[in-house]
Amino acid sequence: MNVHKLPHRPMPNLTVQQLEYLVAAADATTHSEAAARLGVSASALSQGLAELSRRVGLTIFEKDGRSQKVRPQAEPVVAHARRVLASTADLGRYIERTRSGTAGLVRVGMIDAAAVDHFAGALHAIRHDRPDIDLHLTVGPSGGLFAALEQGHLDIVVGVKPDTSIPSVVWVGLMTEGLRVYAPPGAATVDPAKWGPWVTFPEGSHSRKLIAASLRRSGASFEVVAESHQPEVLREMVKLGLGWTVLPSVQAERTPGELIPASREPVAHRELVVAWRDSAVTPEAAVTLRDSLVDFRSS
Amino acid sequence: MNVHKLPHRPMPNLTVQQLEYLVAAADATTHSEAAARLGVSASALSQGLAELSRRVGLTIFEKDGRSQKVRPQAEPVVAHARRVLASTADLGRYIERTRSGTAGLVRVGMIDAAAVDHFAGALHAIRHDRPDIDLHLTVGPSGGLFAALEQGHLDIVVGVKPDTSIPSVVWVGLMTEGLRVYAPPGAATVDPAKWGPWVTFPEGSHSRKLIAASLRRSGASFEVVAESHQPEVLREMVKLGLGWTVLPSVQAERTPGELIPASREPVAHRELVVAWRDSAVTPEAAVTLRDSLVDFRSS
DNA sequence: TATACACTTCAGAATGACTTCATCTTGGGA
DNA sequence: TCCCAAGATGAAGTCATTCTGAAGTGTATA
Repeated sequence: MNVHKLPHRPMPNLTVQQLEYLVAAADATTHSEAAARLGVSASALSQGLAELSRRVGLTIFEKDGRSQKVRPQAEPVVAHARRVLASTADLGRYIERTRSGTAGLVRVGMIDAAAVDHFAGALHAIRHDRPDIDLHLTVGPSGGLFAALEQGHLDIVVGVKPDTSIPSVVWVGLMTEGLRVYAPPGAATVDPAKWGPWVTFPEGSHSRKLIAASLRRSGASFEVVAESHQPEVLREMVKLGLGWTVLPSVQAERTPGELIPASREPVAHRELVVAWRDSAVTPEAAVTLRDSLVDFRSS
Repeated sequence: MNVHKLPHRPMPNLTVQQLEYLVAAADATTHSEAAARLGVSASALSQGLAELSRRVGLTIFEKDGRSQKVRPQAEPVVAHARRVLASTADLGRYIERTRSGTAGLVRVGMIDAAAVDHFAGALHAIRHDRPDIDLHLTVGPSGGLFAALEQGHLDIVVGVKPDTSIPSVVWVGLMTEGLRVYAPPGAATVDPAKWGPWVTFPEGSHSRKLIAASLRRSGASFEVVAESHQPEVLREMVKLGLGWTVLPSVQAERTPGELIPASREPVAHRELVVAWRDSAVTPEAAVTLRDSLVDFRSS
């Protein structure tokens, strides 16, 4: 007979599948949509979620009109599910690497300055030295890269150091980069009170936060008249006289078409870090890449 | 009909129970012993492990005489299992707290100096201010505390900063503590070459490693003639003339029965940190305690 | 009020998991 | 060398889990 541990089972016997159902249902607007995305019937999803709910002993969803939402007190359950899924996906890739005997795929995310300027040499070197490593490089803003890392879509990220710690993500510093002020043609002045208006990174960008804080500390205003994630675009806008900008000097002063800094000293600094998920199965190839980036920094 | 996703299922559909089986089998010397400990038949364990093995697609155990051992290439699977189990146990406790509506139990580990000297006031304050928090305090050497934290047996630890990072464990610094040299009666000298022999912490202690390295750097020998984890015991041994010791001054010089330092300057320093598991469901009460320790440090 | 949508419930079938008992393998001792 | 106890696995039977498809309940919109 199957004896149930009735009175005290401290650990609910969840399955990876139930966690997949939960995350899919939490991410989709309706359960039907989640079921379709998972390729199962709505009934299966409903029953699966009901079983999960029974096992954890909490009501997870509550009705919100026609769709359903996660109850606030059940949010930690969803967070747990996301982590376990990310970790299990890592395990799946480890198994795949082990079975195929290849070093496998390493999914790298870098901000543009790191990929194009600071670590282009390191990337080239590892491509040359380790042809067995299959590098997939994603270039984008730090925020998106760290989110993708946390959710298991990237294995390693080079970006601007986050100001708060990210669950199950760790990092080490690589370098500190100076950001300088660049004026449109004929507008240069050393008095911060006369700087601006600005063309800079979009709202939500980590570098923008750094820049805004530094400019305010310097006594400059921070009125923004144009935004782009692409430093080349910002550079052209400055040349067109649209406004001022703050950029890493390595990007603003790259020839041809370089800008001339309005002040000698950087107005702000940003720290670049290499980050990875603190998983049980970090790919050997990702460790190799991470170490080579750290070595590259010190040389 | 039940269609299986044959060609590519990147994520194995594991269950918490299978992971429990795996960890139990990895920790026990034989599978029979593990089955008995879990309260299931040996056959059930065998079949459960076979099913897990089939799902991950790796052979996990190999025979080693009469018992079985985890194959090296399957070690990451076991590591994954341990983490997921620790995380799931955290989730179980969160659910229990949510259902019961109590702040619940916080399992604290501290080294003796932290519990008795540095943070006795903080512990007393939180007991007084938050009677709803049920504090369970474990006092022991740092190594054991951090191991217990990693495996989910403690929620928060105050100990000597580890020299390597621990998976899924994070910490922040609390204070730096000076360790001084204490001589047996009548033996005091300022020449390190004449110090020793030593009574100190047992092999494997983190503080002992710090002490040994510092003494060697100072030019002293490090012959050990007696060992104990208890600073009071070391202190008495010094008074009996058995040998010299190195202790945190706060412990060696506590009255009554204090020792007199052989040198004014500390011979070594150790950094105390507060550490916790970076889980999806860190108890609110543990966060409160951690914050009050950090505040206590700065005041 | 009618209707489409979202979700749940209810069979029935296939799969998974457990116990008991039997069989196989291995290492140590007479 | 042979035998046996211990450990691990396999088979059969039973219960539990989880799927599909169909039917049922409630809700917002035309």
